[in-house]
Amino acid sequence: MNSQPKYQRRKEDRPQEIADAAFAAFAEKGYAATRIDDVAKRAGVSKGLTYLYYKTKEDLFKAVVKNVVVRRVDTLIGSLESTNLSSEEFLRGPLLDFMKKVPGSPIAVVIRLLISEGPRHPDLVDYYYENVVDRGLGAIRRFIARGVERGEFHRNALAYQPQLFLAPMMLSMIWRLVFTEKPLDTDQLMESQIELLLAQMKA
Amino acid sequence: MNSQPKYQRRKEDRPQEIADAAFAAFAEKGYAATRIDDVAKRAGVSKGLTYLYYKTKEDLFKAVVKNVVVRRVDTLIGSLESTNLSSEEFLRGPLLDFMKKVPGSPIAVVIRLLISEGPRHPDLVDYYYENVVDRGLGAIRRFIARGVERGEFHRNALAYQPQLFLAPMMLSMIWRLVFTEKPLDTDQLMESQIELLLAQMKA
DNA sequence: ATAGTTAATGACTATTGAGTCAGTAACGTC
DNA sequence: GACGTTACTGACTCAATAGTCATTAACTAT
Repeated sequence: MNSQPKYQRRKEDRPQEIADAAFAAFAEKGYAATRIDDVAKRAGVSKGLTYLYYKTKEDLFKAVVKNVVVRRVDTLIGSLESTNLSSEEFLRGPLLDFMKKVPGSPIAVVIRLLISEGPRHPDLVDYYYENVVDRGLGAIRRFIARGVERGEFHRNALAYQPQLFLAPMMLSMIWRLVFTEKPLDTDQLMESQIELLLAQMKA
Repeated sequence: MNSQPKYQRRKEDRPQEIADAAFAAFAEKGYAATRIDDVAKRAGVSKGLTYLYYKTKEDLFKAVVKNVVVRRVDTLIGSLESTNLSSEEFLRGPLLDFMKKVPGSPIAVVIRLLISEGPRHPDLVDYYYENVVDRGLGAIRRFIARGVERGEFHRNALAYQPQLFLAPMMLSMIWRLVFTEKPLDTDQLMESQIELLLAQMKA
C-alpha cells in the first residue's frame, strides 16, 4: 500500500547534518548536558547512525568546533589582508563591521564551548589558538605595521597589543551570552574603542 | 582500644567546608562533570551529609556562587567609593590594581561557571547582575561624574560607557581561562586601556 | 555511667544516558 | 523481480551517579 520508504540513504550528507544538529544542541545545552539521542532526533536520524559517523561524543564535539571555525576564519582574515582602503577607513569600516557581527554569530557559541570545555580538550584549544587567535592577531599586527610604513600611524602605534582592539568585542560577546536580556549598546562600545585607538595612533 | 572517634560533629562549620570543596570541584570540572561524591570526599565528609545541608546539587551550586560573590564585592566597591585620591591617581592606582587581580581570582572562576551554566540558572544570572555588575558599573559611573564635577575630566567623559574600562579585564580573564599556558601581558593591556581613556577624558 | 538527641554514615534505589550490534530495508545491478 | 551490498534502525547492555534512608555513634545533660 504505502510505497513511501521510511528513510533515505544519504551517506554524503549525513555527517554534515549531524554536525549541524550537534552544533545547535551544544549551543543550547552545553557539551555535558547534550544527549546524543537528542542530536540524532534533531538530525532526523537514529542514535546508531550518529555513532557510524562519529566514534564517540567527544569526536562529534571536536568535529563540530573545527567545522564552525574552518568555515569562517579563512574568508574573514583574507578580506582583512586584501583591502586597499586607507588604514583609518579600514578600521572604521570593514574591521568595525566584522567586530559588530561576531558577538551574535556562531563564533560566540564556539567561544562559550571553549570556555566551559576547554580544560578537558586541550588539543581543541590548541587547534583554535593556531587557526583563529594566532592568525587573527597576526593579521592585526601586520595591518598596524603597514599603517606605520605608509606614514598613517605614529611609529609607537606598534606598542599597542592587538588584543586591545578586540577587548570590547570580547566583553560584548560574554555580555550577550550571559545577560541575554539586559541591554547594552555593544556597537557603540566597539566604535568608542576604535576611536580611542585611532586618536592615539594617528601620525 | 582506640578512643579516637572516627568523626567529629561540627554542625557549624560543615556548610562552609562543603561549599569550599564544591567551589574547588566546580572550578576544576565544571558543574555537570562534578560528582557530589567527589565534593564530599574533598570536604572529608560522606555523601549523605552534603544532602543534609544542601537539598540538591543545584542548591549547592547556587550557594557556592553566591558565597564567593558576597564575600568579595562589598569590600571592593566600598574601597572604590571612599577614596580621596584625585581621579587620575585613583584610576592609575587602586582601580588598575584591582583589575589586575581579578583575572587570577576566584571571580574568574565564577564568571566561567556563569558563562557555561547561566542559561540553565537564570535566577543566578539575575543575582549576579544585581549584586556585581550593576553595582560595579554604577560605581564607575559615579566616579566619572565626580571627576567631571571637580573639573578633572572633560564634560564629554560621561559619554564613555563604563564597560569600556572593564573590557581588557574581561579579555584577560577569558584568555587566562582558555589559553592557560599561552603568554599574554594582561597587565599591560589594562594599563594601555586606562591611558587611552585618560588621554581622552582629561580636561 | 546512662539515656536521649541528632550529626553523620554508607549501602541502597532509581534513573539516565553513552555506546553496541543484530537485524532491516533502501538502493543499485543484472 | 531477484540478489547483494550497506546505510540505517532501535532495542539492548552496562556503568555511573543523583538522591534516600535506616542505622550508627558523637556529644550533652543529668
